[in-house]
Amino acid sequence: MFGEDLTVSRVTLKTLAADLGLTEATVSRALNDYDDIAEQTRLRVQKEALAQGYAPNPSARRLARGTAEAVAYLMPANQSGVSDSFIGQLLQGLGESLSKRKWDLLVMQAPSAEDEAETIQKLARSGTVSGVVLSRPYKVDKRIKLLQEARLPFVVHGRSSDCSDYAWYDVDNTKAFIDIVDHLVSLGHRRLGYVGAPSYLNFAHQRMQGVLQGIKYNGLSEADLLIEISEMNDLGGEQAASVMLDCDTPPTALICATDIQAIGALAALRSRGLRAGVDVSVIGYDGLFIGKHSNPPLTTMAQPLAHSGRILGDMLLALIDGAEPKSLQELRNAELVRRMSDGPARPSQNKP
Amino acid sequence: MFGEDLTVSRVTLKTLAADLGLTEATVSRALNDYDDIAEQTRLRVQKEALAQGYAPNPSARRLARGTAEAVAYLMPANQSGVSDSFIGQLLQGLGESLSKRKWDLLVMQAPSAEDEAETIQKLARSGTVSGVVLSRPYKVDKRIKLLQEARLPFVVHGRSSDCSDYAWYDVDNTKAFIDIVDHLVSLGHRRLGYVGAPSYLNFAHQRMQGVLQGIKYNGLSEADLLIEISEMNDLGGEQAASVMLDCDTPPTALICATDIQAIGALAALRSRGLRAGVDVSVIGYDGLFIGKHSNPPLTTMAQPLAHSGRILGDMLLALIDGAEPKSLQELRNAELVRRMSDGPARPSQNKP
DNA sequence: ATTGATTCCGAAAGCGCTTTCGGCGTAGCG
DNA sequence: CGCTACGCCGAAAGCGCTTTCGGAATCAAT
Repeated sequence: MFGEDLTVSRVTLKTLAADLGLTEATVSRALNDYDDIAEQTRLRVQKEALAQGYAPNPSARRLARGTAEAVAYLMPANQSGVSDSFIGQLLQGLGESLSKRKWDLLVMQAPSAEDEAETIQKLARSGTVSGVVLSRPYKVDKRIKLLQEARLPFVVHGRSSDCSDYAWYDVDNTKAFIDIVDHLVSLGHRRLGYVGAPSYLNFAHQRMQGVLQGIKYNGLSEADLLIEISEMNDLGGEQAASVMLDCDTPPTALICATDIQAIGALAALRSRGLRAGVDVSVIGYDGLFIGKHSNPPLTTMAQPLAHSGRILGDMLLALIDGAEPKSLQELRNAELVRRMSDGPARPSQNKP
Repeated sequence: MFGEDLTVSRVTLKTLAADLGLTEATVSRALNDYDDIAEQTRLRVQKEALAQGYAPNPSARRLARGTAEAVAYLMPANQSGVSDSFIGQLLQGLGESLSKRKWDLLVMQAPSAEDEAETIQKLARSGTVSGVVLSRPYKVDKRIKLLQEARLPFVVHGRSSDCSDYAWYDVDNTKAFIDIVDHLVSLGHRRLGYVGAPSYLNFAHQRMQGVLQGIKYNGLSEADLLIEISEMNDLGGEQAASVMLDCDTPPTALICATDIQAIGALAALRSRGLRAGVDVSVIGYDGLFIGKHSNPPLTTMAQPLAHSGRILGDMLLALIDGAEPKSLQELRNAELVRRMSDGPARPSQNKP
């Protein structure tokens, strides 16, 4: 109908130039808004390019320009098989940010933990991407070191132990858990249980530190705190909670490193006939949507990850443009959203 | 320590060749296992390449080879703001599949619905990728037509109305919902409510068809079925359920197009003092993890999406290798997982 | 020793684009 | 009218890799 070319051959700079009676060079500059092109021909070229549906070959451009025009998101290793719903949001935000420059977003994952080093090295040496976003750093994370050595711009979603030298965006985990302890203590709780996550993940470490500090600040002793580390899923949380609930002097409140674990803890309560928020308080962390519909609805510290993808993307872009990594470090605060799983300590419980 | 080059300059084929006293051509062929290279030099080359940490520039290679060595995943538009946890799983599976060829995985998203056409055209014309994975097709999906016209290999996660001409992987939505109706009827329910999703999404259409057919097969009339379409989130489900629950002759069982909506429906029951699984049955679809922890735990049809990413990836690769699209169509069945939200119809309810 | 077939490598073109450099033509200046 | 000054475009090199083609060397066969 529109008299399209029947030839399958791509429209390239060369064909475009030929059709226009110009040189590839001129067409290229016209399309890229160089200022040594007559306004008139620029228009003519751009119009024709649009008409023919010309789309530059990115490989050729990248090769010529020597820049990747793409960044990679390193998927966190599949921990505990839990599907992380935040990945979708994050990618979306990243994509939005990158689309401003029409850059591509790659997602990469290392086959195994040990392969991660190789993956990163390849990434850096091959020049596949001009930047990287990293999620969920470990306490000491060699990926970060590798990226630094490779001089590949990168920004971390979270922080490792030593986070002074790179760009990151994180929520103040420690403060969040101090706040949780404060909140619980103000409700009269004096005997606390903590369902933690494996501490090689630095956020898990930070959260535990928060609990510990919170205990201290509130004049409690470590004897008033039970700790169980579990995997980051519902079963882990349930088991850890069970252990603490079944001990001689069970805690009156359970703090969980993640909402998923907290939801497991809720199950542990139910199976013991304990009412969350009445007999025992349970507080999670993440602000997961599903907490609204757990039984009972979960009180949690919500982290603002709505725009984290965008922020990370913008940071990375700035970094690639030459910004100082140290100037790109952003700490946000989580915020307590009270639902039904917390409540005042029952007076009787504290006088055994 | 290892006497690394202090020069930041990349190691390229040229430098490698120079170091080895060979030609770029020879080195290239040695690295790519051509058979006209002496075994001895092949080894020598590969060893040196490894030692120097040589990683080929993918842009250059793609340009020379004329192949993209990458595929794109088209992110579903952000519907209802619900973060889809399946994206992470899917990407992981895709990545695994692609890593066999060391191909890259791009994720793309159109800024808006109308931009999707342009995005796809650009993708096709520029040769950025050699294949595409599409999720959640609409009933009639112009993206599919565009991809076909562009002759870009693609595989769809789900099906559009006319799905005869392309490769897809899907769950039999219609059958699943027939099964749900069967199940409910066998429990004695005669008056059903359906909480549906917007039918431009084809899976929503299919599910509704399933319900309708199920009704017919079981000898019920359409008068025995109430239908409310809602957005695909908890609030939508709650509102839709509320409408039906508050009518004169409310259904004794609610079938929901998605688990998220079912969870909302559960909330609607609770707020009316109705017990799910006793007073009214509620069944969802998806098999979401969180259904285990809803109040009460949700009975649902679970779809097998554990390895869907892998399957889609393998299909796409096969397609790119020249397989017939029609030979790559795979239909799976969902499976009822009974938890606590369904139960026999209460005799009294059916004799008003 | 001549031929033919192999084996292995180098030369060179080319993928599609960018970018520097230089040169043509026209305009502006004295 | 000759000069410089631009404005605008073409020529050409090059990004890093692949791949075809041909040629030098080696080997076996006659």
